[in-house]
Amino acid sequence: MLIKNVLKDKLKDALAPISSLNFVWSIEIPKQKGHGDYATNVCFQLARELKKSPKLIAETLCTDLNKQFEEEFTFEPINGFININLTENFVWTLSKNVLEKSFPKSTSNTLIEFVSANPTGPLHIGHGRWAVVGSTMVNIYKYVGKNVSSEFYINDAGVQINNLLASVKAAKDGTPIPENGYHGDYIHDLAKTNENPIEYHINQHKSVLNAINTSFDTWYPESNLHKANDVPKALDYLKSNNFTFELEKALWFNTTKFGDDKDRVLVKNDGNYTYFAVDIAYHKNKLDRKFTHLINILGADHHGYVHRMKAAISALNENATIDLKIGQLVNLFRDGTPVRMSKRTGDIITLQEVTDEIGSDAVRYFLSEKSLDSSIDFDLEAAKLKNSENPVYYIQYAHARICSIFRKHGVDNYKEQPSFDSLDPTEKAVLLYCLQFNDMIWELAQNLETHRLNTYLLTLARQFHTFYEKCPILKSEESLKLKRLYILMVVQNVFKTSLNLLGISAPEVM
RNA sequence: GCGCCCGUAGCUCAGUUGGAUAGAGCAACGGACUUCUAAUCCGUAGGUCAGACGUUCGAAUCGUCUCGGGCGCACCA
Repeated sequence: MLIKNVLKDKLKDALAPISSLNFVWSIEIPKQKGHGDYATNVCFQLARELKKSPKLIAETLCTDLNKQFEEEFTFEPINGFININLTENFVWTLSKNVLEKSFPKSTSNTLIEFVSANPTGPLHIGHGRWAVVGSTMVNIYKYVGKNVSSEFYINDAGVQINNLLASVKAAKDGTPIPENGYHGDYIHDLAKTNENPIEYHINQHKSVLNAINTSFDTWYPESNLHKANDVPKALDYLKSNNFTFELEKALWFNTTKFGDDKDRVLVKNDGNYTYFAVDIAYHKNKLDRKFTHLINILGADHHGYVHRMKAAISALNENATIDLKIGQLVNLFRDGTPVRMSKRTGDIITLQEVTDEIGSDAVRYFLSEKSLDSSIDFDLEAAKLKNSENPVYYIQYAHARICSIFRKHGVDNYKEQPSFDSLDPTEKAVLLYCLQFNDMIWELAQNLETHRLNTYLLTLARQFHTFYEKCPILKSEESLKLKRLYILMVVQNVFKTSLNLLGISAPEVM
């Protein structure tokens, strides 16, 4: 159920006699209490068309609308805005369909690529951010019924791999590790075994990602591209479509045609491919696998890559789209002092260690709560607190409280919705907030700002706790009790669903 | 020097794509427990939205500039 769409459709029909509404207008949730459950700015836009003041239009419209929708809404004109309140009765009726999926159908086929760390060392907290955000995006896409697949690209070829192998070999031979090699303790651990260092790291990655509820539909190795000769094929494609030129014995891609600030080299004058050339082949491979919408999640240290990659996709297939989501970096702290995260020196706290220390739920919550545009200062001690300073517990406690009531109640006689009686303001508020869940998810599926799911959960928890304090459930007389148990069930379902999308557990006892 | 991101309450951050008197959490202060789990609730206080100018019915949000912080500017990967 998408409430905003329901509302917008009803208003469109009601306004059809006076305007075709052929302009941008919106239904929004006012931030100010007392401005209604919803509000619309349609009168400001109508003012131009009708050549009357927004205020006058709003007043006239509200008189009509109030007659027409008496059962469902009340409309109140204030200074050109129309404030819309849902009647208690209508909220009650709608709350039968809170999680009903009426999302518009989508024909795109999306591939979300994230993490894609080199198999040359352990994952750290920064990789964790992309894992959490990426897997949440995948969950949201699935929830709204989009075709989506997740992928981890394994750079198992190239210079860094050679550095890794050389470092392990040096450690085995007891010779000094090369200057540009890897110096972490794990190199020496690997030297004591016969394990393939690449396989070892891939397995480590899978294991820790699994521990924070992140899995991938495919793990795509770079070496596959080389085996299939995909790089020369991709370059031939670009050449034959006149996107390339030769200069000083190198092959260039004319990316400035697509808005890049300079052209980029594909084949160096020593004959080797650049990383960019291989990446183009990889993305051509994605498109050849019939994906029409690509999403890549990258760290801010790769943002310079955006223009050339968009150029590549435009050149490869003008019908495909790519969203490059750039996330700011994560700074790790312990009790306010910074913890360094350099792979090269080996002075590193791994994602595995962080997860062991604070648990998957806290990792996922704190890595997803902020906009990708903001960097995260992640404090290990703060994330471990088991008190009111920790929003994870605030949210989970709400769910556990609900479960406790159902346990005490014992019988399963509340699942049919009782007929409407009346709603206490806190009852209406919590149900209305549940009704807004699918609206929010649908918006997230458009803009991929998944941190809003965390904000939603926090507010839902607050709404629930307020309702819980104000409205006794098991102590109430039978019909009131059944009504409130029904409300509780609706709220619980929204908690379960949203925690599940975030990959955070919904504990029944705390 | 050029590009991207950020600057909002003491702290950490939201702000529904341009809406109304700027919102939460934490911290502070004052209240509510022989409880349906107090890991909670209710109330109070806290702001020149970094700054300036502009765009319009209307700006934290859009544009230009300034200041401050992060990241990046390879025939590296």
